[in-house]
Amino acid sequence: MPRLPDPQLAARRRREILEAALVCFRRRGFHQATMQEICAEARVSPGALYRYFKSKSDIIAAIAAEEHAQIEPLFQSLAAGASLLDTLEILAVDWLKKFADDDAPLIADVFAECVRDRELAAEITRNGMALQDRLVEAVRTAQAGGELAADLDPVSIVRLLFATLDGLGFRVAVLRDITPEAAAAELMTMLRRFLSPTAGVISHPQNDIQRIKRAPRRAASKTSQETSP
Amino acid sequence: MPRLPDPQLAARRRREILEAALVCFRRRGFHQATMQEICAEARVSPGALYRYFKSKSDIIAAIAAEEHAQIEPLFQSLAAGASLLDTLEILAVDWLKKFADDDAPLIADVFAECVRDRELAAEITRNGMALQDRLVEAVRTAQAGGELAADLDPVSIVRLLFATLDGLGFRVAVLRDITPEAAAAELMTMLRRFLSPTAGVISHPQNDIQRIKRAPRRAASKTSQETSP
DNA sequence: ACCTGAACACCGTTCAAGT
DNA sequence: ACCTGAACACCGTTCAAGT
Repeated sequence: MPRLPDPQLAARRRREILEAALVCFRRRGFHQATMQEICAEARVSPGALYRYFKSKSDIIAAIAAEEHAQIEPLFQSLAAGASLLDTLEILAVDWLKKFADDDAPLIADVFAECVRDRELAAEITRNGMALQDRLVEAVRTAQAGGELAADLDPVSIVRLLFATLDGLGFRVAVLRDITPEAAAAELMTMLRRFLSPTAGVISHPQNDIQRIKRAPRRAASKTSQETSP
Repeated sequence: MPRLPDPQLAARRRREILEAALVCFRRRGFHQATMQEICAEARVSPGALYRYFKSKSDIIAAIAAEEHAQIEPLFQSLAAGASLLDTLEILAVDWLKKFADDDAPLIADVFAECVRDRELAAEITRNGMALQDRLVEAVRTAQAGGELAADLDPVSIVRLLFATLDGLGFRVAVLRDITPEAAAAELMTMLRRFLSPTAGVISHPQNDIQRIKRAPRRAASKTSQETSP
């Protein structure tokens, strides 16, 4: 009876190739790095590589999937009673620092690739949504505890937070007109004002004609998917 | 005496090629679209195309350069006394709508290409900064008029605004969990609270240990470049 | 001056052939 | 079962040759 293929070896080979690909992508970006380079770095032939990854963007998907792991400690310290805003500051600095490092090309390429590659986008979305849902829960807790304004949609808050983080990441990586630390500080200044329980809303005499539109305050939804009309 | 090369013809050819490239990029994205396709669409040979654009990404740069034009009316209505926040809402909806259309791949590719292509990044930065500087001026005016909180750095405000717009654009284009209109509404809710002259800052008993960091309130700088340390 | 299109130096991916 | 590496079908770009 023939033995099943060794899963140990397969897993190790996958890891070796992934590690080699990371080196190459960091060095030259996703599109500039060639499969030949990755093969050389991983010391395998092209044929062998295609045993473990069915395409170049399959490698990117695998890398992106692994990225979502080391934020776990943050949720644990949240559970231990840490302030949400202080925890978010740590998250922000961590995230923005990645853009300043040589990871910038990597992240930008993943973004761009997502627009067309539906499978990759689905993978990213799945991971991102999981993280997002946990943060939404944390925001809800903070609202109940009086730390944040209670009249804002938690899903909306988290979406704005993530959007600003992505946008600031782009600035840090491309325009380079601000450091990760300064960007995170600016973000926190904004969040503290935005989310303050006692915040007022602009209503200046000059604006009287045009009524201020408020975002529809619907019942809090379980996942952000439900936010779309 | 030989006549100079006809600038009329050159300009027309450039425009034809640019238009053809736009069709191809919108259809398949920057990297998937081939030069052969663009040549076929523009009805010129590869050799002819390379007379007018020195590379594929040179075409992207030219497209990006043209994009920054139709926002002029917004600044005129601002000069005519329109409220800054109302004007920003129009700007936001316009910008976010582009991501929902077939322009999404185009914009995402420009972003990604910027990370490595330094010339392209410089081109984008130049245009972006010009727009940014004009908005910074508008924010300053609004602050002086009491429409916005006066204790915030105008450069910081505009940077956060642009960052959030870019990040929301990504959500609209890739995750597709929100419409351009809804995203713009969320953004405006945030901006009205964040920029309110009477806004409070979160200072909850639980946060007493960690002092709240404020962005350094330096003398207003002429260009945002000076914001980096 | 302006254009053509075959040719060049690559690229991601496959597959017959080895061990 | 696992791997090799030449071969395949392409790509962006160039350049001798035409008009």
